[in-house]
Amino acid sequence: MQPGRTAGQRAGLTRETVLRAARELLAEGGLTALSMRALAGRLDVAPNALYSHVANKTALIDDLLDDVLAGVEAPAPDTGAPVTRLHQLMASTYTVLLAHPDLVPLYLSRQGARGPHAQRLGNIAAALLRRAGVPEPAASEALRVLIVYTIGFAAFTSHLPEGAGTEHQPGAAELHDNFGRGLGWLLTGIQRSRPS
Amino acid sequence: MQPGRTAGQRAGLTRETVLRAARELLAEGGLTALSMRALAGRLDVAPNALYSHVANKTALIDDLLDDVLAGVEAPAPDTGAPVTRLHQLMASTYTVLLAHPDLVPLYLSRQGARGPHAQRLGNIAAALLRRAGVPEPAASEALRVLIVYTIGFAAFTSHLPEGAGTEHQPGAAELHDNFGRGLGWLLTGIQRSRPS
DNA sequence: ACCTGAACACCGTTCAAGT
DNA sequence: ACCTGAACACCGTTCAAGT
Repeated sequence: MQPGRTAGQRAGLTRETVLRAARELLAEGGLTALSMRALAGRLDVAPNALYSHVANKTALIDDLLDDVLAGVEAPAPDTGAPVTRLHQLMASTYTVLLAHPDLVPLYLSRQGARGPHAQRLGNIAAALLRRAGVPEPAASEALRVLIVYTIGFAAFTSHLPEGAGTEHQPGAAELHDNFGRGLGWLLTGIQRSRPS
Repeated sequence: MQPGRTAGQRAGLTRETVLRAARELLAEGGLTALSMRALAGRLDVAPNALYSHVANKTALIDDLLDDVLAGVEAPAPDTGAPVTRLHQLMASTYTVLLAHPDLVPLYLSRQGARGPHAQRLGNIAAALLRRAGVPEPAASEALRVLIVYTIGFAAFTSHLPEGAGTEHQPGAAELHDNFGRGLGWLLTGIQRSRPS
């Protein structure tokens, strides 16, 4: 019997409540705070109760990863050049990723980009590359390069050392600028590879 | 008393023997196989004996990370254009990183690039950017972009899904090509940003 | 200085059992 | 179907004690 519940009453866990609690744990204490046992503790259930709603910890995290990408806003269609909109899309992704610093390193190591939201973003970017006149197979390669660069830079930025933002140690603002400049270089190079 | 040693004899651990055993463990079973307890077991000592030679697991891994970078070969000086040599340097780094797939994701999350070998590579790349005519502060930004791109792509490549190399799933060879193409785009963009 | 025994404070996951 | 108790097989690290 757990506090907050009288005898015989079920915990009433849901897949959604589990995921929500996981996000809270992550927001409060980072990745190290997210253990199955801590998660169970927060929900006032035994650790193994979670396995009725989630296959395992890996599957749980995969869901969290894709959920984050839901926050990326696709640029308004038919406004500005395709390359400009590509820049906006990747910059928005970068910003959203940095709002969840602890998760970022996981995107690169896992297959990661296979959830529905990741696919949506991939399709948008692919369409923009086509519109920009980049032919296959360069477009597929460019897509992968843009994704890797964005996630990689976010992962790099996500764990700033203590004395960041002072002296020659760049802070979050400088790194954001740096990201944008590199993204511009990349898009310039991709455009120049077009057949003219 | 441990097997292989008679009573009263010391284990005779060294910082070097510990690091070597760690590398072996890593090569045989990947990152999950590298635990302090497994490491102690392989060296026939109690787990806490390791702490006489290494501050903690994080410090141990930091050493391993920088050691890997010792394998990166600097391009021969005064041969070819600076940009070509930059390409070679980063491509060599990419190859060396992929020889130790399990460690790659750690480079991005940690400060990582603060060991002696990482500094050496950074200095070489910075000199090449200067020679290529890239002024400050663009050169510093370009350096960071190149590093992040290279490590990021290696991290992405390092954990290939099962069915890789078939159908539309790219294998290691395709990804290596993809990395090189993206590196070229990046260097093109960086060069185009020079004042002419 | 270097190593051990024992312990502390944890992990993820499984299995049989209860309702 | 959903949850618990108990257990399995682990972790990294610290502390006091021995040589």
